[in-house]
Amino acid sequence: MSSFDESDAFESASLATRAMAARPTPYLDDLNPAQREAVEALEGPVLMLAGAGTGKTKALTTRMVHLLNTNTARPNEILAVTFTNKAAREMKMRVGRMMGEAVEGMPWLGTFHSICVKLLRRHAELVELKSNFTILDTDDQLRLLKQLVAAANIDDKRWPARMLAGIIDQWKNRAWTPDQVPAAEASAYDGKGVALYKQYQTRLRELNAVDFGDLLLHMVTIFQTHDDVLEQYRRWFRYILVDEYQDTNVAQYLWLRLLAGGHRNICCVGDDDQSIYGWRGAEVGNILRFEKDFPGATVVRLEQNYRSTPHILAAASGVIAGNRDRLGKELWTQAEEGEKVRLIGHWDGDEEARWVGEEIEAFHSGTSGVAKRRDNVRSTSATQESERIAKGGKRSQNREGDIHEINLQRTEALSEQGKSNLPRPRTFGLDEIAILVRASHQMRSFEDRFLTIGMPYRVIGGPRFYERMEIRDAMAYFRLVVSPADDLAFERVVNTPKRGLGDKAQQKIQVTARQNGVSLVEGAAILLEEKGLTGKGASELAKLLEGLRRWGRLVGDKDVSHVELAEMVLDESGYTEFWQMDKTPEAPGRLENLKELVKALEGFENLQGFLEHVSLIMDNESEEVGEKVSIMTLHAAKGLEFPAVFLPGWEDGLFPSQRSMDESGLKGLEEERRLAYVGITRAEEVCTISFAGNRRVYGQWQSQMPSRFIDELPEDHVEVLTPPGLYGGGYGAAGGGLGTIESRVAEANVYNSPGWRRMQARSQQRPMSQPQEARDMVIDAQAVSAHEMGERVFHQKFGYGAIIGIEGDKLEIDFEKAGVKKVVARFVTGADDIPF
DNA sequence: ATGAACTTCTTTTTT
DNA sequence: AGAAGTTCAT
Repeated sequence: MSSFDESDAFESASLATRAMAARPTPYLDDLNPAQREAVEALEGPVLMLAGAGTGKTKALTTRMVHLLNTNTARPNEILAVTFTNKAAREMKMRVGRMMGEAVEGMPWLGTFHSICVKLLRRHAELVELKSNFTILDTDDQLRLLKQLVAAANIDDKRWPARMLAGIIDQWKNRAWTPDQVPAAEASAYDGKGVALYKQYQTRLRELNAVDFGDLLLHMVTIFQTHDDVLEQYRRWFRYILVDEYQDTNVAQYLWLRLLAGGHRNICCVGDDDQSIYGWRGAEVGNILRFEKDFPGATVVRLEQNYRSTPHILAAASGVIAGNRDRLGKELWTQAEEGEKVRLIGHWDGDEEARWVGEEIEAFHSGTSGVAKRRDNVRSTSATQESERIAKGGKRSQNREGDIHEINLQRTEALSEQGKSNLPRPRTFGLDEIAILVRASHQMRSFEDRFLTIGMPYRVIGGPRFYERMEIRDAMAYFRLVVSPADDLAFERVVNTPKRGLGDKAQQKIQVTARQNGVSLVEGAAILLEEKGLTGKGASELAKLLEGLRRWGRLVGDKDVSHVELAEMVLDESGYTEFWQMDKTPEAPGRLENLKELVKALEGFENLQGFLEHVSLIMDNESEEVGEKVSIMTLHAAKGLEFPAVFLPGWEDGLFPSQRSMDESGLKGLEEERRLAYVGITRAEEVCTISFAGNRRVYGQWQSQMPSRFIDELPEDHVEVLTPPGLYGGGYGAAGGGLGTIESRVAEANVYNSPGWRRMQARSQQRPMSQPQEARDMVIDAQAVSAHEMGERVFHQKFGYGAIIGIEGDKLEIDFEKAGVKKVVARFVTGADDIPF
């Protein structure tokens, strides 16, 4: 994508298009009836409810083509908004391809944010900004807020600036200016939230800067307070299309409603079941309310799925059916039956990763890694155990320890036999396989495992290029060269690399600048003149200022390209050298990134254009290719599809995420459920769900309970894989063979398996069984005797302390932080012991 | 002013 | 377990 061609965007209709007579519409024949209806209803409000894999993008792009092709609209009269740059790019490409060369790019097809930047630059003065305002990244934003918080004498231990940033963000998402924040929010951030928000906005205006939320908020404000401007755009944007409507927040919703208010030619596409961004302000309510907002709207449901097999669809439908307040859709497909969704439990997270790795190898080479042959790989103890279960006996007194042993044995047996010889219907290329996790920390065990077995993988959506420290530093240098008054950029680089300008020196600069009412760069110059700094710091600062002046003069110089200038800045500032001297293992990579950054500059006219681009394109541009397994979060997977999908970590607390449920209760749980729905519907042919009995959480082993979503999977569409897991083990055993009725019944019975029951039981806080208590007593006794009076000990929750008394199985401890407490001895370790 | 040592927090998800 | 932020000693 290139920088802006905004001045032309409104006026220059594509004459070629305009001159065209209405053409035939062969593209309509490619559509199914529902899609066609959505495409042909050009006038008035349209809501397209597009389930996963139902050809939503196709319908949307075809609609655009139809608008153009029938001469209903010119390219510049169509406002088409997406959430991601990727989606915008994709649509541009598809429309372009369908229309041939006749259409120049659509100037108003882009993300909410990029379109708002274009608009806001034209009308900046209406919100007291200059049109060359800068867009802050989250680092700048946070730094600014920290300053305000410190100035307000707030203990940022108890009230972190991060929290304030989050609060302000949410307010902006709801389109509340400081004056509009409702009274109910008055207690936010120790009662000082609103005041700080106001200060923050003032500060931004002083800096001629906006944050991401402002882009929308300012435009909504302008539309609401300037009828003439709004009217102008209502005339210009005669047709509006919105992708992923279920993800819009209030500000975006208002923005759209204002723009569509006149002609009501708005077509929103979305799927309420795939709304997964509530945490950042998205309101499912927007899509649920569409028909009320736009009475008489045409509502079209796209329900024919072209992606997944019936079992996969049924599993997904079964899960999502647990949500209330749905608009309701019934996905169907003509695809062949295919495999059931596969479910497997594992001993722990590492084991899960190991198994997935082997399974992928098997997929790749054409043999199923799974225990189709499970009947003959059971270890003796497992067999006995399962027979006991089969007879209806309780798995009494089995504590984790026992199960662990059993399963370790079984696991070993299986790793020999695991790769059964049954061929899959087909093999999979590695890039047809994806692992979708709930939280990015889950990726780690997979990466570790894949590195050791040499499985090529790629992580999608990780830290984005432009968010990396070295890139931001370099960008700050560029910003400062282009606009020396960019105080936030100055703060970022003044002591990077180290110039001997620490807190104290920086404070002096701040004070001088404020006293003189000038920018930090000018303030620094004055400070030097006044000899307010001495020694190394002074000379280094002088060098930096001199450099900035020199580079600044070269901006726009016709003898020095902006690429050369950028290189010069990085070299002469000492930034490149800073990383060359760095001995840490990541230093070479960072240098590499800097090179890439400079290279990326070549695609732009000048530095300014590049800076503009980067502030909005936080995309991971480089989509590396190659035969690799993809690892990503469920959120990152939305909109993608893969023949084979692994969904690991289906454990309560992880997925659904505890935090989600704590913060948002049922709403949070429903969003998690939608996430599960999104995950399953990414799969075309094979979908494998797994969970582990134990997992490291914050470096601490925790036993896990299978996700409640597993309960919600319709049994008829799930195949429970036996070992090397904890829970399914041995169910096929009773019947003794693959395909027998007994085995199938037994498989379905995983829900009644002892491991399952044990987990369920624990969730209901049933009291411990007798033997366990007895065992705990022994443990306690041992634990007490392991300690002595006065010993320095450590407790997971209370920290360090000294033993001042022993009573039965409890120790009385004087904790350094938490004071005197009585705690059960087994929860305490010697301060010098290494707990494990 | 700077690095080492020690603490505390973190794990959602992103334009 | 690791990162990030804090405090402390040079």
